[in-house]
Amino acid sequence: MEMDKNLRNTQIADLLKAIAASYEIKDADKNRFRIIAYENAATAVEHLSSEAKDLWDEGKLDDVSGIGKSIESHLGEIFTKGRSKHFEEVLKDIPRSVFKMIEVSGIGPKTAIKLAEELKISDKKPLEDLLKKAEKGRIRELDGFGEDSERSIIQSIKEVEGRENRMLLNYAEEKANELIEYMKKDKNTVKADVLGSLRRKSSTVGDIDISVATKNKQQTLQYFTEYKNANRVLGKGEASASIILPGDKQVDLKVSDIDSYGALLQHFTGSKHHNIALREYAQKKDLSLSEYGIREIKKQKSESKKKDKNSKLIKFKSENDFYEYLGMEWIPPELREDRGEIKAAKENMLPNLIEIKDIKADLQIHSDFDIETSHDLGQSTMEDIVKKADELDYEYVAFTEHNPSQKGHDDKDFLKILRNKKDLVDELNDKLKVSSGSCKKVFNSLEIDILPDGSLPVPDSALELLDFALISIHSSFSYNKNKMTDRVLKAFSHPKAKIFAHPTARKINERESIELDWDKIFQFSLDNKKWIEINADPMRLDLPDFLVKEAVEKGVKLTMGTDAHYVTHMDNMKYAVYVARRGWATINDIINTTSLNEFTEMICDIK
DNA sequence: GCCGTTTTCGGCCCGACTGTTTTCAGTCG
Repeated sequence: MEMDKNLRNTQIADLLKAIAASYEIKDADKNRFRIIAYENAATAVEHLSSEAKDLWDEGKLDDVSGIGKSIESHLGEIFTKGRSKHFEEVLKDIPRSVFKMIEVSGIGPKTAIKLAEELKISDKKPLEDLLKKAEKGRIRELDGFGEDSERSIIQSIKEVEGRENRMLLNYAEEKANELIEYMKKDKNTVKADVLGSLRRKSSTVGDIDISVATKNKQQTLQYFTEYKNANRVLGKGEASASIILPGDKQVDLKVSDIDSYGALLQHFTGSKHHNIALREYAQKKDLSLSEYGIREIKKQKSESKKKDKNSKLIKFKSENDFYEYLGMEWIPPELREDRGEIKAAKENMLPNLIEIKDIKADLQIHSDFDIETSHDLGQSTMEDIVKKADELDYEYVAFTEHNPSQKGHDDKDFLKILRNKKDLVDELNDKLKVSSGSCKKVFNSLEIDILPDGSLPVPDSALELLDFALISIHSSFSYNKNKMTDRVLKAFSHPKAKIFAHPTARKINERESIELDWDKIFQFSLDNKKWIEINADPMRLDLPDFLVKEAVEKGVKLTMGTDAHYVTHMDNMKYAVYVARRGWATINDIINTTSLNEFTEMICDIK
């Protein structure tokens, strides 16, 4: 089985998951921990900040937690020869269709192999074939299946498509808030919260998880399943229920008594990796954690493996008490990704995370000034933007329209357009000086394309009119890492270029990040007092959180901009704050938490 | 197969829900 030598991370993750599934089919008991190891390795690869192939080239692949010597050497074989003997051996006897079928919710390796063998599912179009056979009633004939499981498989195959795109954070927030409001209207509800990736402010959300502390679990679950906007009810048990919203978006509700609500919140906020790490830590203290609370594990020689179910359960009303009992600070949900937060919490060393109230400026806003750009123009006037900035209690903002198009403009045109804009900005600043609004100054800036060769499409004579400039990539996204890094650093070297905006150029669910050597970019920023943007647009959230963390660790300074093209977009600043918090940022890391005076001083040396 | 502020060997998170079953296996998060 020959494959591409330059496997992308998603392909590698799929391969590792296929290996795990194969071991599960062959002998799940014997391979129990090997299966977990391969699944862990798959998630580790999915969450890498650079391509595994690049790390391998640099000899750094087995530094990744979850990838050891063995998996590293098998992947190395693929990177050099295009195939791995060992992986081929493991995958040999398993039909390809199995690895496609396990993508269907409710079908795992055991079910998949049974379906593949007994229904002779096609390897070419497994899901289409399975659906056809299911609709003919062939599944219900099999041992261990019935009409219900057949129906649920049909339903889930149809939902595979819809599940592919995770929800953007702002979309998920809106849907969740509607549901929280709905749950709060019920008389049994004491408290209602969002959980999971939504509470952790992850950039995308798969399922929406919510929780309710209730006086009557059954009635609360019943009330939830009667939500009028739901397409259907997926299931309902003693402690939880699930519904499907239009667009095949799943919502899970967990309920508990108020007495153990803290443990429930903790458990279902996750992340999975945070919880696993926390439970492993607790286990060393002979404690067992669950959504109901904390139990002391009594060591019994006769049944060393069996847990004593009768040991006393300690309940927690609040999450605070839960973490405190474990001997650590309460950990903000945004940090719960197993990136060192447990150790920091034990040592009282958690960062004092930035908050929305700390923000004093928005450093990327597009006004409706007609700058004759080929990109999109803003739709709100400079005056309306300043008014909005006042409402948000900002001290300053920057107008950062796209540069005028190259086509149809010579140097003289550039100069004329940017001169006009500067005059307007100066005029506005004169007015602000005498008014008493909280926004005291607007800066004259520009968002400038980084051309394919790393030059800037605006002549120096026109750039001189700006206070500072943002630079960003809007074309030629697929350069290799070295070429792209050189391109960006060349543009960033211009004295006016102060901020590298939406630096990975990703669009969530639409376009992958560009390849950059982040060590070099961060070092350059540090050495030359340049800043990197966290773009607040929910579709971008760029710089992404894990790179924010790396930047913060290195001491690189970051800015925030909403990229607003209309005044209401300026409300999106909270999403940049979420990203910053997930990257462990404090006010010291974020430039636009500084006062107008400090900011002015920082940019005064720009020529 | 991976990992290590008690370990380079001996561990490896925890429970709910579903559908098919008379006590459980498989899947999920």
